[in-house]
Amino acid sequence: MPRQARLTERAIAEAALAVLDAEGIEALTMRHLAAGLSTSAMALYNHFSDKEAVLEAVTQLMLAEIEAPPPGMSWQETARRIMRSARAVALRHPHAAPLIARFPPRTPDALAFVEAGFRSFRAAGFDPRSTAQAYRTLVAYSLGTQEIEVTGYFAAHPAAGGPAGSLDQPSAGRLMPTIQEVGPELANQDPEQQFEYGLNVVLAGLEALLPRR
Amino acid sequence: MPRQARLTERAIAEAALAVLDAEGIEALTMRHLAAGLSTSAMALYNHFSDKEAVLEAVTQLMLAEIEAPPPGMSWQETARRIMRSARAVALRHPHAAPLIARFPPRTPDALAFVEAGFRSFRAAGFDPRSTAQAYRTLVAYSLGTQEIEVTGYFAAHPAAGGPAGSLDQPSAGRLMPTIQEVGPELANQDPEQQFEYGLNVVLAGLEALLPRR
DNA sequence: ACCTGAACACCGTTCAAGT
DNA sequence: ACCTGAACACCGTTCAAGT
Repeated sequence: MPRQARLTERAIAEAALAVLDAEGIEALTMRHLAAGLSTSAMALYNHFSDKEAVLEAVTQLMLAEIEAPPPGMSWQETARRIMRSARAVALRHPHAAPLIARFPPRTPDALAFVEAGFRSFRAAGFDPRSTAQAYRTLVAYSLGTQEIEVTGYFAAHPAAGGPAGSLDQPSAGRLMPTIQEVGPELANQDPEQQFEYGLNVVLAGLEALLPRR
Repeated sequence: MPRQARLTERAIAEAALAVLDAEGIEALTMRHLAAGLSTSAMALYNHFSDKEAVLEAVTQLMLAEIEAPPPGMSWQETARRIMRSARAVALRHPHAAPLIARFPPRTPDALAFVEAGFRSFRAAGFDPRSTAQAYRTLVAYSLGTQEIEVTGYFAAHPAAGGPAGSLDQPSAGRLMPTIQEVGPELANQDPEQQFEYGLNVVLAGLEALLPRR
């Protein structure tokens, strides 16, 4: 049989992502990860300074999966594609996705979508400052929407018909009629439709606020 | 001297929040928390099923700090105040703030701002579905902006002049001129101004997309 | 009903030693 | 240069026992 592939940063990070996808974050221990690579936990420390560095590398792999749209499209269409691709990556790696909020893109592959996005904004005539402001707003919406979707935020939201408060408290429904009325709508809507709605909101807001071009 | 205050859910959660504020998330162990309350780690399990439940309770305390605006204001002004108050709470509890993304409001005190927000949208003539859609978009921006501010996302962003990639990779600046150009703007701007910009974007987008009233 | 201390089954990481 | 196994200093939680 062929020799075991060499232990590299990339191979370790890929194995870590596989563990996350298959077994979740609590299963990602240095010992378990090493066992999957047929090595010892301590061997990993020759390639990463600590577990945090492994998680950072996993994040770079995920960010590299975000597709950078080709040049030539409008800034709106470019932003739309990047945001949808980022959502698709998060849904493909639900257990690993929360890491994306902790580690920004660093490697060239992980930065590709950023460069493509910036380029389309600059080509549309926005100055660097406006481009940075728009980017930050889009990142905020993307990270927040990931949290909501991946953790099932509104599925567990009491306003969405989630678990009631403790018994010694008055019924929230009695005190909060508007939550009773609006709550079910939070959980009943299609997640993709909700994502698209918020994306339309952000893009419409940017169109209204970005300096005329 | 007076007898030690009784061990209650609230007292434990308040002590946990104090530990988080003073020493950070990694210092919040069941043993350390118990020691601060002059009791044993196992005593905490008479009040909470596990550590996760303690963290959930801490989150309810923080959410209860978000101010619910009085009735009578426009939906825009109501949303603006809630969003600013949520940001202030997160900045007051930077180590605990990431918990807000994991546990939705559940207790009546924690739900007060939600009821106030829903009420202002309904009073402005939006139906329950539109109200839910707007709320989800605002929550996404709020959670995302918290992540960005509390973790210093853009301070560490290579596009903002953060640490370079590994040495065996080509210089990102060579390959990504637009990141070189726009990046510094990400780190150099005032966080509050950036937050307000994104908030204006979301509110302008909602105004453009919400059904006529 | 509430609390205790010992113990269990883990962690991430250090260290001394190997090749 | 890379890897190993034992050990250290912790964790969250179970358990048997107390009041």
